Amino acid sequence: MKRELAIAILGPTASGKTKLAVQLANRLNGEIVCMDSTTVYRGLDIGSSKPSSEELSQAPHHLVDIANPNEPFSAFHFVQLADKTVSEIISRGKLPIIVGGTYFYLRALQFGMFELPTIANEAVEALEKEFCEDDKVNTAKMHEELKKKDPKAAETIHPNDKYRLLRALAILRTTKELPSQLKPVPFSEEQKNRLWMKYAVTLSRHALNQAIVNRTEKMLTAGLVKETQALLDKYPDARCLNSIGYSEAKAFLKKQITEKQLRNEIIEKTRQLAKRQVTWLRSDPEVRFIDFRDHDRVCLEVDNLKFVLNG
RNA sequence: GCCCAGGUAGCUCAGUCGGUAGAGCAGAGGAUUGAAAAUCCUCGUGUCGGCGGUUCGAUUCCGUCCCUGGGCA
Repeated sequence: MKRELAIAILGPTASGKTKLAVQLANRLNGEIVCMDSTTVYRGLDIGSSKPSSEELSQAPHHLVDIANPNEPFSAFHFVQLADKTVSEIISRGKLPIIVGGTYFYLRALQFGMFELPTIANEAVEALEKEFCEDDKVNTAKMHEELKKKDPKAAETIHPNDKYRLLRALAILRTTKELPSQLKPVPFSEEQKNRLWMKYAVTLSRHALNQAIVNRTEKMLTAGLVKETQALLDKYPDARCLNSIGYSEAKAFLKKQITEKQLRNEIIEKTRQLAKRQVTWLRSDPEVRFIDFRDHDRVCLEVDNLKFVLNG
């Protein structure tokens, strides 16, 4: 069976991935699949740094604006949609170019996930209430319960890790399956034959920090606060509005922070995000680090690979 | 000019009844299997404002000077 090529352009937020991806799409006859946990939402434009309408028109884009802010979206949804989209792009004889900073999604797409029925948000919320003490979730208690029911899973989750404990217990309660015994979803033939070329756009820490400052200021002048207010009017409880930029804009609208704090906190949170994103990239030995001007090199490598694959 | 209150980690501050100090935040590194822009783990030597004095020993007590905030004139 012939191997099919897919490329991924990764990198921390504000590194210039989108620009590079559009250039690559044009030179390599490709289509872009956005891999980002916030640009999937309609209406989250400024704060999510969604590609501009100009960029969107320069190359075909997929998986942007596919969910309403109050709809649940997760890595699982991404994998299902992205897998289908990538196959379709290939069947059109074009090159799929996955672009984004949510590496967790790529990992799920490339290496798969566990077979599991959907866990309702309500189940997690109920657990949160059940283990709530003095306005805080008692993680030690949750860990104890998990240890009793699935000691193997408890070993892999830190007793303070509220998020993973909640999820493990929710799996136990709603499916009666042990989180440590979950089986991976079997790969399709298409997935098995996909060859991933992963590139990460990097900047020096200093340059990245500067880019983050510039972008944050652009967001604020472009009307991030206004956008947040409009979204809040329509979807007051949407979870995606807790992401960076929107969360701070919400605090500003409630007059909990000043305009200066708004700017500085967005910058700070974004820097921290970028750092975690780089940690993901460094941990993957398949990722090739490139400069944002390296499109020639990427094109050459991809062309060579295509030549080899197509015989 | 006088009277208070302060000057301790990049920031905000604790503390040492005299034996050279520690939290939160920031920062750095790491983890990451259906919210991931989430959630979590690890990492703290800094003339304890300067100079003198007392003391075996001072960041701690005393004196003096400098700086900051508040009050009085």
